[in-house]
Amino acid sequence: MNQETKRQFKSELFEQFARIGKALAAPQRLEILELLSQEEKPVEAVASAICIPIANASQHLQVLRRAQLVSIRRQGTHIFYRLSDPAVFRLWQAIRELAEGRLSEVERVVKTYLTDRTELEAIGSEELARKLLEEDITVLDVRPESEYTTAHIAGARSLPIEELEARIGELAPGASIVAYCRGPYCVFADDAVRLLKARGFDAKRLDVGLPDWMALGLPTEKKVA
Amino acid sequence: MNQETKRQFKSELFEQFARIGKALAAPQRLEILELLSQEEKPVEAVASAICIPIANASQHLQVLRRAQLVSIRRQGTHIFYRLSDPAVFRLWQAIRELAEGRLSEVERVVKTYLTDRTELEAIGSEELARKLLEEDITVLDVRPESEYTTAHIAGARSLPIEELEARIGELAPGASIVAYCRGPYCVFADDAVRLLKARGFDAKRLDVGLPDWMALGLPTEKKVA
DNA sequence: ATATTATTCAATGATTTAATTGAATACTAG
DNA sequence: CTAGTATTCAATTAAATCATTGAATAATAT
Repeated sequence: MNQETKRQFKSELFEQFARIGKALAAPQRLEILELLSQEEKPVEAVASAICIPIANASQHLQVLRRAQLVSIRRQGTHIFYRLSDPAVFRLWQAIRELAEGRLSEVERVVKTYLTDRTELEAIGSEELARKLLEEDITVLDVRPESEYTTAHIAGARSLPIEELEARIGELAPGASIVAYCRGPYCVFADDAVRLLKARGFDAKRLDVGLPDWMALGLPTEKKVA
Repeated sequence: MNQETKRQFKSELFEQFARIGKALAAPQRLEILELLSQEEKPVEAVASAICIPIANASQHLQVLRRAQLVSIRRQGTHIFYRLSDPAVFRLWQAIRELAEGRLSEVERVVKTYLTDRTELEAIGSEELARKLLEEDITVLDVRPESEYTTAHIAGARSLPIEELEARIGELAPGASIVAYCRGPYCVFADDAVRLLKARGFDAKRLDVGLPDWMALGLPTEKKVA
């Protein structure tokens, strides 16, 4: 192969690789990947979750689809979008962790908005998995119920953050609770822990979300516990 | 935190994450990451390797640097760029493998240009690592010598592809040879295997490059063997 | 069939990004 | 200090991407 052909090969090849890169180049699309890591969602749900017009969400989803990062399933008049491969979550996770580790602005933003996070005790996945075998811990999935139904930490119970205050009486007084949600930057678990501590529970948050837990191969369930 | 603040938080946060995504959105920049996975290089070397003007390479490198994917080291009048973290290689690897698995165009491009690759027998990293313990295999690093000096498979010898034909006599006749280069889409090893087989050697190519070998934690050396 | 709902399409203007060119800067060697 | 080399900067133009709007399509329910 001569130099010119070799260059043409590399150009065409890396242009393909860049299709994935381009799909990752908009904040909204990364947010969509994070959301779809929980469960498949129709366009309207995606749009409302990240606060953009529906037509806009549709277009971002199509960009992701052309890069084969998401796939669709039609059901009646709805079109459900889902990550097309677990590797897509891991790719998003790799970006998130690299940004976390190297972009000081991430830390700054987190500190600005999540001022009291340091007061909320966190626990790691491996540690929780270990403790679950020995101690009596209530694991609380505070995401919307449909996400819990799709997959949740084995043994966890569903108590969506919106209903927590109303249903807090369902929890055994003095219970040891670990709350988790969508990911390390999701505030559902933070809110839950704050409320639970105020009501006298021993509450911590899991420092990552369900997709991270799954990616570690830790035990999950698919149906209601 | 109210809805509006929460949205602002997420917007600022994902805007930061997207800095990484944007840096990955150009084919030239991915090619630069692949190149810098081998060793640090000055701007001019990057430019000539991927066939773009120096000013252009400089700008792409600065985009990568703003996203903290690469770092610099000044030495005399040269500025050496390097990956700022091994996680950057793994991120690039994740993109490459996802594209490989999901974008049929990648396969099409490879088939178009690397027509005879199927005839060239390949061997996986783990398999090679295992065989090295038992059999007498000559591992040939056919990348430029400076890349070999930076890091190479433990026990490998350097024989840059440009010098292979002239120095082929240095190899023991009938030797069992495995050649490797920069990555699965680098053609140095393909060229080497083709030449070696034509000269009667039992030659195969390693199906990945040195960075992949290193990422698996397989044994490497840093100095000349 | 018709109305309804969910989604996509197409066209527009605004913004961002990319390549190119030549000048400016920074370091080194003499 | 001067010349030479490596790199960056600044300005320009071209190209790609983005958000917005309203119309078009597709499936369903009546």
